[in-house]
Amino acid sequence: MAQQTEPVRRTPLTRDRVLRAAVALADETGIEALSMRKLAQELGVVPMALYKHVANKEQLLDGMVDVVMSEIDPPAPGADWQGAVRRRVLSARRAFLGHPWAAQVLQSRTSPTPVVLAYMDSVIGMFRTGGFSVDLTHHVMHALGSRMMGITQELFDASPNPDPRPGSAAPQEDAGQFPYVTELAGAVAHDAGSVVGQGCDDQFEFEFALNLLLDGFERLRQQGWSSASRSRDNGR
Amino acid sequence: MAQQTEPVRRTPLTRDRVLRAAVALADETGIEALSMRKLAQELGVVPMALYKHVANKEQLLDGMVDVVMSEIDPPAPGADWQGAVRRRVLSARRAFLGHPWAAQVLQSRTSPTPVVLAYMDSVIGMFRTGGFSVDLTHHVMHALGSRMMGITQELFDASPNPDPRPGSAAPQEDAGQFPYVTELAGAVAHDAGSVVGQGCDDQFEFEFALNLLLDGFERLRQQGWSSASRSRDNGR
DNA sequence: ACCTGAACACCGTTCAAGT
DNA sequence: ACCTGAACACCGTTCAAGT
Repeated sequence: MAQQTEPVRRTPLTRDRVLRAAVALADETGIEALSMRKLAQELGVVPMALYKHVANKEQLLDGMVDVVMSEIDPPAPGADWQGAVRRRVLSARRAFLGHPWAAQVLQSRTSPTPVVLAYMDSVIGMFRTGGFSVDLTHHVMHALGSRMMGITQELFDASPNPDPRPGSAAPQEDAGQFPYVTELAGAVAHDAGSVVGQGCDDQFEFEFALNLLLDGFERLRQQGWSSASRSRDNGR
Repeated sequence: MAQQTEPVRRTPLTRDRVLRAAVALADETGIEALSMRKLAQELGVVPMALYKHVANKEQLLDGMVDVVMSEIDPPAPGADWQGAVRRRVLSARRAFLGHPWAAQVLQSRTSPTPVVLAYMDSVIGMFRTGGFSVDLTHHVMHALGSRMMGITQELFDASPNPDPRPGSAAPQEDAGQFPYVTELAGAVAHDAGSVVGQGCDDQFEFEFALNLLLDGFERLRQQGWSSASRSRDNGR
């Protein structure tokens, strides 16, 4: 008799709704807790229903990255190439920082989606119209690597394992074993001022490295560097 | 009657044997195919037996990274700081390139093992004895990031999806949509000479970026850069 | 033709029952 | 006390059976 045993789902499932729900779920519970089954449950749907909108989990992850990419500001016209690239990269960074899982997921993709390609195209275009040769642009894009997307794989922390539990193993043993690490960690913790524990300003570190690279690029451009001069070791 | 239903396993299971088997298995079958169960089977042992030597899979992965790290050459004495750092980083790179899974696994670790800390300590030491302040050394280590370990997250490829299947979708559609990407990809493929497909020299790209950074570091050191001069934007 | 419950072939890890 | 088979609580995805 009851045609519908469940309340009617008025908003039908679409690829877009699936992707947005996945992003929200990953934001809330972390990427490792995101499964096709949990996502389906969140949407009030049987797991198999998702497969009509995404071919498999890999495609789901691709789509989730695209959602994050859509939050990047469009490129602003004018300005020198350095300013343009820096602004675009920092805007991408803002988008990715809003979704802690996104950097890791992007790095796990095996090939870029059209949305990612479009972003890369715009960055490459900034170098080309800024006077970089195709050759130099190629190497410069490699040198930027994932920093082009505003992200860096932070490799733990410069300050190793800031385990907040007191009395955890060997604080002075480490001091003897790894004197330079200890010196650095100490200085960073001190530098942070009031609250110890956090330590260092990721945004500053990112911009420091970005500026260093962009300045290096400009120097090579001015020199008319080309890879034919490989033996000259970057002109050094 | 038969006390032993299986042939006697003369070499008893040790942490070391577990780790070496795991490295070998990952080398052969890829990291995604490495499971506790498959590893146990490879060792002719019940899965649970592994848990006496590693607490869980995370610890197994930590140990596997340490095995790779053990293949890095010890630091050679003498030489300027740039030569010392470059040689050490390139040696680490050689070790990691020998195990295609290793970079990804290292990046997935949440805190460094003592072996990794020791490596970092030696690199930090090279900057410090080379005349870098604690402050500058800190930022410089961040700027190096995973490149300190000789690895870079390559973010797909500069040349997008070199799908070797002919007739795959839209070669000229892309050319219109992403003109700069297309230009770059074309130049790279051409540059590679005889065989199209591979495209570009990862080792050259790595050294290009490394040298660019090391030169930037040296310039800042000479200037006596300190983070107190944050507003000066890396002295630009 | 569409939809989906059950099943398949896995996981990492726990735990109680065996020796 | 040690060891381990079976079980638990998951996965992503296939597929045949239902409507």
